[in-house]
Amino acid sequence: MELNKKRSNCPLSCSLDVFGDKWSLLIIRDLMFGNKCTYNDFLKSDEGIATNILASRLKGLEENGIIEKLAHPDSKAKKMYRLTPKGIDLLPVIMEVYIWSEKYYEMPADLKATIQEARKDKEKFVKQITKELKIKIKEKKSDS
Amino acid sequence: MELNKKRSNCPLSCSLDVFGDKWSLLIIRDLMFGNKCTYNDFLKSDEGIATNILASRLKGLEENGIIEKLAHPDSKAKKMYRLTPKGIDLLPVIMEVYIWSEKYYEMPADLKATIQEARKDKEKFVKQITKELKIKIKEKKSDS
DNA sequence: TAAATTTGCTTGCAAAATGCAAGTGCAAAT
DNA sequence: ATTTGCACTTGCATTTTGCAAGCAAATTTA
Repeated sequence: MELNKKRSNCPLSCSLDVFGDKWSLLIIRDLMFGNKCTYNDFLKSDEGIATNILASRLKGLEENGIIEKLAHPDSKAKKMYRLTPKGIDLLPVIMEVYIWSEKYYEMPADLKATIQEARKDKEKFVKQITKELKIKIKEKKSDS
Repeated sequence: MELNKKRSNCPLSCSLDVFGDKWSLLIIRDLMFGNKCTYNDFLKSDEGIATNILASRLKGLEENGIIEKLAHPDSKAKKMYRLTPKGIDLLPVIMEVYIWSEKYYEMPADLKATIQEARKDKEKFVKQITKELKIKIKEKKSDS
């Protein structure tokens, strides 16, 4: 995992250097919609990420300011991962991927309905989820 | 490059199986905004993709219906690659990545201005570019 | 309190993907 | 007729991935 490998000055290319792989956005998805926040939570996701890859991706996302690693309020044995505002701001990107896939791929009916609902008023959806994710940040801050 | 490797039924995961790598979206970017359409065009992009990787990505994108490979109108020696409607529909995804990166990374002033302009009325921007890309399809169809 | 389990990793190794340089075959230009 | 351009393919070294196992600290169970 090289850090300073900037392939070009194109912001799309730079963004892909951060999350352009098969796993990073899935971790972010789990943090956004999956109510997951620990290493083991991510491991349990359907895609079956390998332990070493998960560790390296979490490290990379943290180094790039997308997520942060915190003490878990429930136990010293646990760590808690959380999206930063920068990570939360990736919501529109992920939403558009979902909207695209809803057009071209099959998926469970309930998810399809959710996406179609979100598509009707994207801004509202983004604001709603963003609000919920930022509340999570505040909750944990006042807990500690 | 395995084709039928579907890691899960999550549409985000399936989408990443198609374009979740460091190069595919850059090729799509070149087709959308770079006025590029040949193998050599893509090779010349700043990021410096390797020839074999480019070939494998073009193949993958074609197999997944994102791009199509056509005879070039100018010469038999050339091939022309073009976005399909499915590929054109990735514009909102790429646009949101640009918008995200505009918030967090530095970039040339003119590009920054373009992104800020697009962000003011996303729908308008998407419709405008989509229209231009679809006109390209019709142009070439009537040429042949 | 000792043993087993959970948690979040790291390590070793084989397999796959990537990057680089060189080579190939066809078309077009000189 | 020869050189150049285009779109690749091939070979090989390096890097990344995937899988299984191991490990230390914290927690739970007996």
